[in-house]
Amino acid sequence: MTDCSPTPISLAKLRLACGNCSLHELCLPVGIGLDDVDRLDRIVKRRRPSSRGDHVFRLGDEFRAVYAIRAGSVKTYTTTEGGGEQVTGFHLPGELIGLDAIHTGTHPSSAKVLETTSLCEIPFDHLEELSAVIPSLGRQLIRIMSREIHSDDELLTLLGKKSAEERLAALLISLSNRLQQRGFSAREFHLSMSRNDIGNYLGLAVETVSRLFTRFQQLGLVTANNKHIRIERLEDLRALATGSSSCQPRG
Amino acid sequence: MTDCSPTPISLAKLRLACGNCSLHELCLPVGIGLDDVDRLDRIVKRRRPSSRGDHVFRLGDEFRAVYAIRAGSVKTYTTTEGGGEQVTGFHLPGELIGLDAIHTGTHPSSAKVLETTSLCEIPFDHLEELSAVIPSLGRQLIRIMSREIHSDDELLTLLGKKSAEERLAALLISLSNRLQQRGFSAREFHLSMSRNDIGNYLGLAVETVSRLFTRFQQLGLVTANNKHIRIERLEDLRALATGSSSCQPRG
DNA sequence: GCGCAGAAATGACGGGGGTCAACTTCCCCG
DNA sequence: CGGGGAAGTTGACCCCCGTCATTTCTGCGC
Repeated sequence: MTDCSPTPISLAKLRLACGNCSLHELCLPVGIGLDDVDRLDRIVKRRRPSSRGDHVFRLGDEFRAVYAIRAGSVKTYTTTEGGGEQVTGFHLPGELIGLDAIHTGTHPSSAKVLETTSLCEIPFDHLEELSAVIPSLGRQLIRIMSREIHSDDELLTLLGKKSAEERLAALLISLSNRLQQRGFSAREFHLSMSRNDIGNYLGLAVETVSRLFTRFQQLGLVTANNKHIRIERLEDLRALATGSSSCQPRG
Repeated sequence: MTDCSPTPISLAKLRLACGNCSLHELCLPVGIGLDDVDRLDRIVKRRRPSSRGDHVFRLGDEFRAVYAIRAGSVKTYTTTEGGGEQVTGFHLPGELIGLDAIHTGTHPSSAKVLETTSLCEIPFDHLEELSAVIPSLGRQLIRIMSREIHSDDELLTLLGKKSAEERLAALLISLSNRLQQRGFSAREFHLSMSRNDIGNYLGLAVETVSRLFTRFQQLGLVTANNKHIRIERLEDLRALATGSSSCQPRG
């Protein structure tokens, strides 16, 4: 019999569990004591890894929980009447999905796993109860949702105003930034989504995405081997993404 | 601050005050007692009406409060490096603006009044304190933000996939729906925003918007006299907006 | 009522990117 | 290892919508 049996959860284990996933944002920041972390940790269900193509939830599913991505990646999308898909986001480790379902109690979008992915399921009723006890938890959730709204607004600008070149550059820069924040390389990474998904997300035809990758490569901006991306000139690519490139309209 | 009402607030007045604005969503639904309504009402500052062109807040302003629209309309927009504007939304009575600022503490967008407009200012620190005391208030705020995320995702589909025709139709239908929910006519209303704003919002050139209004009128879908809009064939317009019109691509 | 400025409408034109089609590469599974 | 289907690439064509230019309309101050 080991001497640690009376303690259900060790602190070291907690830190490990919360270090890299969305709990990093939900619980670790300011104002949450160790007891509270423990309480939060108890409501979180860790799932066994999902594999490519699995659904986390589907459009129309009853809303029960939000999901935090621990490792891997997920795409969210809606289905239009005609049966067409619109990809609304690519989600990396440390992000929460399912937030758009809170309002109606039914998921208005689907989420599909792009590669082998570990998820934490956070039952929403428990989260609400716990937020009532730990106000800073609710505040943190509100902050996360606020950021979501803001990033959606940025995406609107992307789709409303930017050229095809700028859109793809912006996506690559966004992925690069987010991966770097999570401790991965900013210049070299794996695109887990298909060209089809990319085009769909950016409002472009697949063929256009293909041509753009070719052009970017000819310009020496990136090296793209299939799904492996290496950004060669990050600042130039960033300039392209923000529209402040040399070939700007009307000088 | 111009609040000159030292008198305790009567319930009748409260109902009047909250009946038509966002408080309608923030406080009236389930689970908030009269005492709580009273407490909420005390932190809300009612402003004197703003007139066309006034700013509610500007990009870069410190975040202090969210704002509920009581009457009138507001556009929100961001400014890009090049000095260009991107309109991110048109907001009607009963909606909250400023939610995207919670995350960073600084407004990432500006809000400009489109016509004479009454606003309620809700200081956010007070709202957070009150949410800790009235859990259902915080829950309601989370629900409102969830809806915001969802509606942004719908707009993404609009900008990513729809033709110019479909976009304008979708805007008109959206306005019609929202106005109807608020007790106004669904078929006849006043467009408080300029053609420029509409085009900007929808990712179209002004000229295209103009041509579309002309075409819609020729098709007998709407009657547009300047800013006065009358929807003649609402269902057909709705069909156009959802992409399920007769002239669908590839049958 | 006059005149001016900004908004809106209309026309002409060209290009960015969608569409279709053919080909190649990748990848899964027996 | 090899076959087959999906994913990705490339080329040809052309249409929608952006751009530019001009005209008309609207609102507002004097």
